[in-house]
Amino acid sequence: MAELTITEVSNKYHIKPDTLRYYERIGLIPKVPRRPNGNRYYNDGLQGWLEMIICLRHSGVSVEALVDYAHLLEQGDATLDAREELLKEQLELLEEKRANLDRSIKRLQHKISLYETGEIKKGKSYFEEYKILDD
Amino acid sequence: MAELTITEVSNKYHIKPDTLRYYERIGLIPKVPRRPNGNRYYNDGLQGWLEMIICLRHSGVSVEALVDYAHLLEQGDATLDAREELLKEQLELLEEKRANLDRSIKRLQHKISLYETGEIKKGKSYFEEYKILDD
DNA sequence: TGTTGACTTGGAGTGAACTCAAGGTAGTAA
DNA sequence: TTACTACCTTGAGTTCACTCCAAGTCAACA
Repeated sequence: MAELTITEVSNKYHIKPDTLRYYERIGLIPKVPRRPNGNRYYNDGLQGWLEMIICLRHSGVSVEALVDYAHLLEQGDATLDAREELLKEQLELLEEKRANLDRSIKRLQHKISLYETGEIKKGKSYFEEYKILDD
Repeated sequence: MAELTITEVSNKYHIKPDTLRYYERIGLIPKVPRRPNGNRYYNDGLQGWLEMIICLRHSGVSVEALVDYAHLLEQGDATLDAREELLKEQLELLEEKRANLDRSIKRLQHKISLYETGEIKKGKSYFEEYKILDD
Protein backbone atom coordinates (compact mmCIF):
# COMPACT_ATOMS: atom_id res chain seq x y z
CA MET A 1 0.00 0.00 0.00
CA ALA A 2 1.12 3.49 -0.74
CA GLU A 3 -0.27 6.86 -1.61
CA LEU A 4 -2.45 6.57 -4.67
CA THR A 5 -3.99 9.07 -7.05
CA ILE A 6 -7.73 9.19 -7.53
CA THR A 7 -7.48 7.15 -10.74
CA GLU A 8 -5.35 4.50 -9.07
CA VAL A 9 -7.82 4.17 -6.23
CA SER A 10 -10.58 4.08 -8.80
CA ASN A 11 -8.93 1.11 -10.52
CA LYS A 12 -8.05 -0.64 -7.29
CA TYR A 13 -11.58 -0.57 -5.90
CA HIS A 14 -13.61 -0.44 -9.12
CA ILE A 15 -15.25 2.81 -8.17
CA LYS A 16 -15.38 5.92 -10.34
CA PRO A 17 -13.36 9.02 -9.54
CA ASP A 18 -16.62 10.96 -9.58
CA THR A 19 -17.99 8.67 -6.94
CA LEU A 20 -14.91 9.14 -4.79
CA ARG A 21 -15.26 12.91 -5.01
CA TYR A 22 -18.98 12.57 -4.31
CA TYR A 23 -18.25 10.50 -1.19
CA GLU A 24 -15.91 13.21 -0.01
CA ARG A 25 -18.42 15.96 -0.73
CA ILE A 26 -21.10 14.31 1.40
CA GLY A 27 -18.74 13.50 4.24
CA LEU A 28 -18.53 9.75 3.77
CA ILE A 29 -14.78 10.24 3.31
CA PRO A 30 -13.03 13.02 5.21
CA LYS A 31 -11.03 15.76 3.50
CA VAL A 32 -8.56 13.90 1.32
CA PRO A 33 -5.00 15.32 1.48
CA ARG A 34 -3.67 17.12 -1.61
CA ARG A 35 -0.47 17.50 -3.58
CA PRO A 36 0.86 21.05 -3.96
CA ASN A 37 -1.02 21.26 -7.27
CA GLY A 38 -4.31 20.40 -5.60
CA ASN A 39 -4.57 16.76 -6.68
CA ARG A 40 -5.85 14.27 -4.15
CA TYR A 41 -3.78 11.42 -2.80
CA TYR A 42 -5.14 8.51 -0.80
CA ASN A 43 -2.99 7.12 2.00
CA ASP A 44 -3.26 3.79 3.84
CA GLY A 45 -5.82 4.96 6.37
CA LEU A 46 -8.08 6.31 3.67
CA GLN A 47 -7.74 3.13 1.65
CA GLY A 48 -8.68 1.04 4.67
CA TRP A 49 -11.77 3.14 5.23
CA LEU A 50 -12.65 2.97 1.55
CA GLU A 51 -12.36 -0.80 1.52
CA MET A 52 -14.70 -0.93 4.47
CA ILE A 53 -17.38 1.35 3.10
CA ILE A 54 -17.26 -0.20 -0.35
CA CYS A 55 -17.77 -3.65 1.14
CA LEU A 56 -20.70 -2.42 3.22
CA ARG A 57 -22.20 -0.48 0.32
CA HIS A 58 -22.13 -3.65 -1.77
CA SER A 59 -24.18 -5.30 0.94
CA GLY A 60 -26.75 -2.54 0.85
CA VAL A 61 -25.76 -0.51 3.90
CA SER A 62 -27.08 2.96 3.12
CA VAL A 63 -24.82 5.87 2.36
CA GLU A 64 -26.66 7.75 5.08
CA ALA A 65 -25.74 5.23 7.79
CA LEU A 66 -22.11 5.29 6.73
CA VAL A 67 -22.04 9.07 6.71
CA ASP A 68 -23.47 9.04 10.22
CA TYR A 69 -20.76 6.65 11.32
CA ALA A 70 -18.06 8.78 9.70
CA HIS A 71 -19.36 11.86 11.48
CA LEU A 72 -19.31 10.02 14.81
CA LEU A 73 -15.73 8.97 14.16
CA GLU A 74 -14.77 12.56 13.52
CA GLN A 75 -16.18 13.58 16.87
CA GLY A 76 -13.80 11.25 18.66
CA ASP A 77 -13.95 9.51 22.02
CA ALA A 78 -17.32 10.81 23.12
CA THR A 79 -19.08 8.80 20.44
CA LEU A 80 -17.72 5.30 21.13
CA ASP A 81 -21.05 4.04 22.44
CA ALA A 82 -23.08 5.62 19.66
CA ARG A 83 -20.76 4.05 17.10
CA GLU A 84 -21.09 0.59 18.59
CA GLU A 85 -24.85 1.05 18.64
CA LEU A 86 -24.92 2.09 15.00
CA LEU A 87 -22.82 -0.90 13.96
CA LYS A 88 -25.12 -3.25 15.83
CA GLU A 89 -28.17 -1.80 14.11
CA GLN A 90 -26.57 -2.24 10.71
CA LEU A 91 -25.51 -5.77 11.58
CA GLU A 92 -29.10 -6.62 12.40
CA LEU A 93 -30.26 -5.20 9.09
CA LEU A 94 -27.70 -7.27 7.24
CA GLU A 95 -28.69 -10.41 9.09
CA GLU A 96 -32.30 -9.85 8.08
CA LYS A 97 -31.11 -9.35 4.56
CA ARG A 98 -29.25 -12.63 4.68
CA ALA A 99 -32.29 -14.50 5.94
CA ASN A 100 -34.32 -13.12 3.07
CA LEU A 101 -31.57 -13.81 0.61
CA ASP A 102 -31.44 -17.44 1.73
CA ARG A 103 -35.18 -17.74 1.20
CA SER A 104 -34.87 -16.30 -2.28
CA ILE A 105 -32.00 -18.57 -3.19
CA LYS A 106 -33.91 -21.64 -2.00
CA ARG A 107 -36.93 -20.48 -3.96
CA LEU A 108 -34.94 -20.04 -7.13
CA GLN A 109 -33.13 -23.36 -6.71
CA HIS A 110 -36.43 -25.13 -6.17
CA LYS A 111 -37.95 -23.43 -9.18
CA ILE A 112 -35.00 -24.27 -11.38
CA SER A 113 -35.21 -27.90 -10.28
CA LEU A 114 -38.84 -27.91 -11.40
CA TYR A 115 -37.74 -26.77 -14.82
CA GLU A 116 -34.95 -29.35 -14.97
CA THR A 117 -37.13 -32.29 -13.97
CA GLY A 118 -39.80 -31.12 -16.37
CA GLU A 119 -42.33 -30.69 -13.59
CA ILE A 120 -43.20 -27.33 -15.04
CA LYS A 121 -44.89 -28.81 -18.05
CA LYS A 122 -46.05 -27.43 -21.28
CA GLY A 123 -49.58 -26.18 -21.51
CA LYS A 124 -49.91 -24.92 -17.97
CA SER A 125 -51.82 -21.76 -17.34
CA TYR A 126 -49.99 -18.60 -16.48
CA PHE A 127 -50.22 -18.92 -12.72
CA GLU A 128 -50.50 -22.63 -12.20
CA GLU A 129 -46.76 -22.72 -11.81
CA TYR A 130 -47.00 -20.62 -8.68
CA LYS A 131 -49.46 -22.77 -6.81
CA ILE A 132 -46.76 -25.42 -6.64
CA LEU A 133 -44.66 -23.07 -4.64
CA ASP A 134 -47.09 -22.19 -1.88
CA ASP A 135 -44.90 -23.68 0.78
CA MET B 1 -56.43 -17.73 0.94
CA ALA B 2 -59.27 -16.01 -0.77
CA GLU B 3 -59.93 -13.11 -3.06
CA LEU B 4 -58.54 -9.99 -1.48
CA THR B 5 -58.97 -6.28 -2.19
CA ILE B 6 -55.97 -4.14 -2.94
CA THR B 7 -55.85 -2.86 0.64
CA GLU B 8 -56.00 -6.36 2.05
CA VAL B 9 -53.16 -7.47 -0.18
CA SER B 10 -51.32 -4.32 0.80
CA ASN B 11 -51.60 -5.25 4.47
CA LYS B 12 -50.82 -8.90 3.92
CA TYR B 13 -47.58 -8.26 2.03
CA HIS B 14 -46.62 -4.86 3.47
CA ILE B 15 -46.61 -3.24 0.08
CA LYS B 16 -48.46 -0.04 -0.82
CA PRO B 17 -51.54 -0.07 -3.06
CA ASP B 18 -49.77 2.41 -5.30
CA THR B 19 -46.92 -0.02 -5.68
CA LEU B 20 -49.31 -2.83 -6.57
CA ARG B 21 -50.92 -0.68 -9.26
CA TYR B 22 -47.47 0.35 -10.43
CA TYR B 23 -46.41 -3.29 -10.74
CA GLU B 24 -49.48 -3.95 -12.83
CA ARG B 25 -48.86 -0.91 -15.03
CA ILE B 26 -45.35 -2.04 -15.90
CA GLY B 27 -46.34 -5.65 -16.51
CA LEU B 28 -44.80 -7.23 -13.43
CA ILE B 29 -48.28 -8.37 -12.49
CA PRO B 30 -50.73 -9.27 -15.27
CA LYS B 31 -54.13 -7.60 -15.64
CA VAL B 32 -55.76 -8.02 -12.24
CA PRO B 33 -59.43 -9.11 -12.41
CA ARG B 34 -62.06 -6.55 -11.38
CA ARG B 35 -65.38 -6.37 -9.55
CA PRO B 36 -68.33 -4.94 -11.50
CA ASN B 37 -67.50 -1.52 -10.01
CA GLY B 38 -63.96 -1.69 -11.34
CA ASN B 39 -62.18 -2.56 -8.07
CA ARG B 40 -59.36 -5.05 -8.25
CA TYR B 41 -59.41 -8.42 -6.54
CA TYR B 42 -56.42 -10.66 -6.07
CA ASN B 43 -56.99 -14.42 -6.29
CA ASP B 44 -54.75 -17.26 -5.14
CA GLY B 45 -52.64 -17.38 -8.28
CA LEU B 46 -51.95 -13.67 -8.11
CA GLN B 47 -51.09 -13.87 -4.44
CA GLY B 48 -48.64 -16.68 -5.09
CA TRP B 49 -46.95 -14.66 -7.78
CA LEU B 50 -46.89 -11.60 -5.54
CA GLU B 51 -45.30 -13.53 -2.71
CA MET B 52 -42.64 -14.71 -5.12
CA ILE B 53 -41.78 -11.33 -6.60
CA ILE B 54 -41.84 -9.57 -3.25
CA CYS B 55 -39.42 -12.12 -1.83
CA LEU B 56 -37.10 -11.69 -4.80
CA ARG B 57 -37.40 -7.91 -4.76
CA HIS B 58 -36.37 -7.91 -1.09
CA SER B 59 -33.26 -9.77 -2.14
CA GLY B 60 -32.45 -7.18 -4.74
CA VAL B 61 -33.61 -8.91 -7.91
CA SER B 62 -34.35 -6.05 -10.30
CA VAL B 63 -37.86 -5.13 -11.34
CA GLU B 64 -36.63 -5.38 -14.91
CA ALA B 65 -35.59 -9.04 -14.57
CA LEU B 66 -38.91 -9.92 -12.99
CA VAL B 67 -40.83 -8.12 -15.72
CA ASP B 68 -38.85 -10.06 -18.29
CA TYR B 69 -39.72 -13.31 -16.55
CA ALA B 70 -43.40 -12.34 -16.37
CA HIS B 71 -43.41 -11.57 -20.09
CA LEU B 72 -41.83 -14.94 -20.85
CA LEU B 73 -44.49 -16.65 -18.74
CA GLU B 74 -47.18 -14.89 -20.70
CA GLN B 75 -45.77 -16.22 -23.94
CA GLY B 76 -46.24 -19.79 -22.78
CA ASP B 77 -44.51 -23.04 -23.69
CA ALA B 78 -42.07 -21.64 -26.21
CA THR B 79 -40.18 -19.80 -23.48
CA LEU B 80 -39.48 -22.63 -21.03
CA ASP B 81 -35.76 -22.64 -21.78
CA ALA B 82 -35.42 -18.88 -21.69
CA ARG B 83 -37.18 -18.83 -18.33
CA GLU B 84 -34.88 -21.43 -16.84
CA GLU B 85 -31.91 -19.48 -18.16
CA LEU B 86 -33.16 -16.25 -16.62
CA LEU B 87 -33.68 -17.91 -13.25
CA LYS B 88 -30.19 -19.35 -13.30
CA GLU B 89 -28.70 -15.94 -14.03
CA GLN B 90 -30.59 -14.39 -11.16
CA LEU B 91 -29.57 -17.22 -8.86
CA GLU B 92 -25.94 -16.54 -9.66
CA LEU B 93 -26.37 -12.87 -8.87
CA LEU B 94 -27.96 -13.72 -5.55
CA GLU B 95 -25.18 -16.12 -4.66
CA GLU B 96 -22.63 -13.39 -5.30
CA LYS B 97 -24.67 -11.11 -3.14
CA ARG B 98 -24.65 -13.64 -0.36
CA ALA B 99 -20.88 -14.02 -0.49
CA ASN B 100 -20.51 -10.28 -0.13
CA LEU B 101 -23.10 -10.10 2.57
CA ASP B 102 -21.21 -12.73 4.56
CA ARG B 103 -18.04 -10.69 4.27
CA SER B 104 -19.82 -7.58 5.49
CA ILE B 105 -21.41 -9.40 8.40
CA LYS B 106 -18.05 -10.82 9.49
CA ARG B 107 -16.52 -7.38 9.19
CA LEU B 108 -19.20 -5.80 11.34
CA GLN B 109 -19.06 -8.58 13.91
CA HIS B 110 -15.31 -8.21 14.16
CA LYS B 111 -15.58 -4.46 14.49
CA ILE B 112 -18.23 -4.69 17.17
CA SER B 113 -16.07 -7.13 19.10
CA LEU B 114 -13.27 -4.56 19.02
CA TYR B 115 -15.63 -2.06 20.60
CA GLU B 116 -16.78 -4.56 23.22
CA THR B 117 -13.31 -5.64 24.28
CA GLY B 118 -12.20 -2.04 24.36
CA GLU B 119 -9.58 -2.61 21.70
CA ILE B 120 -10.82 0.49 19.99
CA LYS B 121 -9.44 2.79 22.62
CA LYS B 122 -9.95 6.38 23.40
CA GLY B 123 -7.61 8.87 21.89
CA LYS B 124 -7.04 7.08 18.62
CA SER B 125 -6.73 9.11 15.48
CA TYR B 126 -9.54 9.09 13.00
CA PHE B 127 -8.26 6.31 10.81
CA GLU B 128 -6.15 4.28 13.14
CA GLU B 129 -9.19 2.16 13.78
CA TYR B 130 -9.16 0.97 10.20
CA LYS B 131 -5.59 -0.19 10.09
CA ILE B 132 -6.55 -2.91 12.54
CA LEU B 133 -8.97 -4.24 10.01
CA ASP B 134 -6.65 -4.68 7.08
CA ASP B 135 -7.13 -8.41 7.04
C1' DT C 1 5.75 27.49 -26.65
C1' DG C 2 2.12 25.02 -27.68
C1' DT C 3 -0.43 20.83 -26.75
C1' DT C 4 -1.42 16.76 -24.43
C1' DG C 5 -3.35 14.47 -20.36
C1' DA C 6 -4.65 14.02 -15.63
C1' DC C 7 -6.46 16.35 -12.49
C1' DT C 8 -9.73 20.26 -10.39
C1' DT C 9 -14.53 22.64 -9.46
C1' DG C 10 -19.67 23.55 -9.17
C1' DG C 11 -23.66 22.23 -10.68
C1' DA C 12 -26.80 19.73 -13.58
C1' DG C 13 -28.55 15.24 -15.30
C1' DT C 14 -29.74 10.23 -14.91
C1' DG C 15 -32.04 5.79 -13.80
C1' DA C 16 -34.37 2.78 -10.76
C1' DA C 17 -38.23 2.18 -8.07
C1' DC C 18 -41.46 3.86 -6.11
C1' DT C 19 -44.89 7.48 -4.14
C1' DC C 20 -48.08 10.99 -4.23
C1' DA C 21 -51.69 14.30 -5.77
C1' DA C 22 -55.91 15.69 -8.01
C1' DG C 23 -60.08 14.70 -9.44
C1' DG C 24 -63.66 11.10 -10.21
C1' DT C 25 -66.93 7.01 -9.12
C1' DA C 26 -69.38 3.35 -6.51
C1' DG C 27 -71.50 1.66 -2.46
C1' DT C 28 -72.96 2.14 2.33
C1' DA C 29 -74.85 4.57 6.68
C1' DA C 30 -77.45 8.39 8.95
C1' DT D 1 -79.87 13.61 0.39
C1' DT D 2 -75.72 14.07 2.21
C1' DA D 3 -71.58 12.35 3.97
C1' DC D 4 -68.07 9.06 4.16
C1' DT D 5 -64.94 5.59 2.72
C1' DA D 6 -62.58 2.82 -0.46
C1' DC D 7 -61.55 2.39 -4.61
C1' DC D 8 -60.31 4.26 -9.50
C1' DT D 9 -57.14 6.97 -13.27
C1' DT D 10 -53.46 9.85 -15.17
C1' DG D 11 -49.52 12.01 -14.63
C1' DA D 12 -46.27 14.31 -11.93
C1' DG D 13 -42.95 14.30 -8.00
C1' DT D 14 -39.55 12.16 -4.85
C1' DT D 15 -35.56 9.67 -3.15
C1' DC D 16 -31.31 7.47 -3.49
C1' DA D 17 -26.97 7.07 -5.29
C1' DC D 18 -24.49 8.13 -8.34
C1' DT D 19 -22.72 10.11 -13.01
C1' DC D 20 -21.75 13.49 -16.22
C1' DC D 21 -20.60 18.06 -18.11
C1' DA D 22 -18.21 22.43 -18.92
C1' DA D 23 -14.70 25.14 -17.94
C1' DG D 24 -10.37 25.75 -15.67
C1' DT D 25 -5.43 24.52 -13.76
C1' DC D 26 -1.09 22.36 -13.75
C1' DA D 27 3.03 19.56 -15.07
C1' DA D 28 5.51 17.30 -18.66
C1' DC D 29 6.94 16.63 -23.16
C1' DA D 30 7.95 17.80 -28.52
